[in-house]
Amino acid sequence: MPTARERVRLEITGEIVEAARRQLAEVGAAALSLRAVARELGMASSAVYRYFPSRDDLLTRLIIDGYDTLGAAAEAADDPAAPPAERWLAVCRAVRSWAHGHPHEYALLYGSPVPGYAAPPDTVPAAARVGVVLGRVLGDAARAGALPEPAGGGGPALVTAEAVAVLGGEHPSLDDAARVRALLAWSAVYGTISFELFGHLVGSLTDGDRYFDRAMSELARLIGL
Amino acid sequence: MPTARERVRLEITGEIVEAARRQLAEVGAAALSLRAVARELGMASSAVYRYFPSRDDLLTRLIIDGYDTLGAAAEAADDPAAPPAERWLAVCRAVRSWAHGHPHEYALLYGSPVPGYAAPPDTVPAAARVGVVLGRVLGDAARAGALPEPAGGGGPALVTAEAVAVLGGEHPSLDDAARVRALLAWSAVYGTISFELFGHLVGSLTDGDRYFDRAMSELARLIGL
DNA sequence: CTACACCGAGAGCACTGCTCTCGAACTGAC
DNA sequence: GTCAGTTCGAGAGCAGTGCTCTCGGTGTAG
Repeated sequence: MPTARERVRLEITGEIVEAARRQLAEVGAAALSLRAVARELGMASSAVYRYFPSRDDLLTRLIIDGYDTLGAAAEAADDPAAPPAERWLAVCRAVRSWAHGHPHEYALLYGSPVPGYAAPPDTVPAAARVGVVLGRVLGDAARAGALPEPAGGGGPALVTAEAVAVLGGEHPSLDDAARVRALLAWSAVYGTISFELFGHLVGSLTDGDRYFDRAMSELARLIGL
Repeated sequence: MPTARERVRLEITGEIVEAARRQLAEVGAAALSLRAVARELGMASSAVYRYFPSRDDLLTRLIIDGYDTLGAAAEAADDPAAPPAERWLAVCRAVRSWAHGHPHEYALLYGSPVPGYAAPPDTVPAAARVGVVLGRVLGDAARAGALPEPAGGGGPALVTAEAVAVLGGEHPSLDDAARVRALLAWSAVYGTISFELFGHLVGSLTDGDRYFDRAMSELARLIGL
């Protein structure tokens, strides 16, 4: 059982993360100030270093939490009983909705990596959650026989064994080409949301919501859902 | 004719931009320090403010220059005499190649917007250059009759008139749905390159080059090239 | 009860963007 | 050619940052 000290330590760590996330939501990752977090909590800036050895470590924690809440949103939006194309669209919508609700967090996850920062391995499992959801939609569709037969050919595999496990697993109607299309589709989802969020489509669209749905449907068609 | 003072002012401005771009390439936009630029040029930091009113203005200049060199690379890669699908692939390859050669500049253009920074209108024409190239490929294909006939239907237009002008212009075989697919394809190009550059595909691919070509070919098929 | 690990606070360092002021240099009008 | 007016570079200075170190006070394990 945890001692009183460990308990209060966890508690304060949580308060720091919470304050940091608030600040992240307000001013963005680049302007996130460890001193401001300390001020908000009424403690000396140096005290924060007892909990996070550096600003980057605090950011890492926020990144992991961000991937987790985004992944949870995607999982919650997926109804395994629905048809594949609807599942795909629902998950895409959930990701977009989360991105709109947490733009700075989304930018932290999928925007430019921060200066000298290299994502530590801890972030990988959390980052994979959304991919796992989309991969499961693909795999379920394959197992249900809802996917077109692969055309075959195409040379050596482009998708690694690790990625195969995420992208629906092994199945006769899932070949390397189908998985390449799945990776492309996922990249396109990300590109679409980022373009919209980062302002690259300003003035080009009359209705962002309808455009997104139509674009995601095109992608579903592309991967055969 | 420019006076001597104006000439030396332009010259020094150019040196500042050059030094800033060097630093941008090394440490990235977030760590770009105006004082370090001044040090590299052997001048006082306050002197730089005679040329750029703020760090953000210097960044804006770098953004415009970045869009311009990227746009020039895309234009140079486009051979109007080649078949549409080849033109599309060539331009995509050029964009990816530029991104790999200038990762920090690419991140500045297409990654998360910097903190409190809002892209000024000056950047818009430069930013549109790549889109114009891809739009021309689409328009030329339409005028050559190389595009499938539109299926029709789909409700009110999703693409604005401004964007229509960029995306190949008006043509019977280019309807709103085709332009939506074009926007989606361009977003997908960006998403693919960003995923690769920002490390989101690490461990998923055996051959990034071949994957990119295959993915871009799928996109060309999607938009009917 | 005591020795020890832990923790908060404060001072301080090196750095940042940015402002202000003060001479020096250049420029255009007379 | 002189002289006012503009431009420019340099320096000092302010407020802010990440981070380190040291110094007491406090909870904890033996």
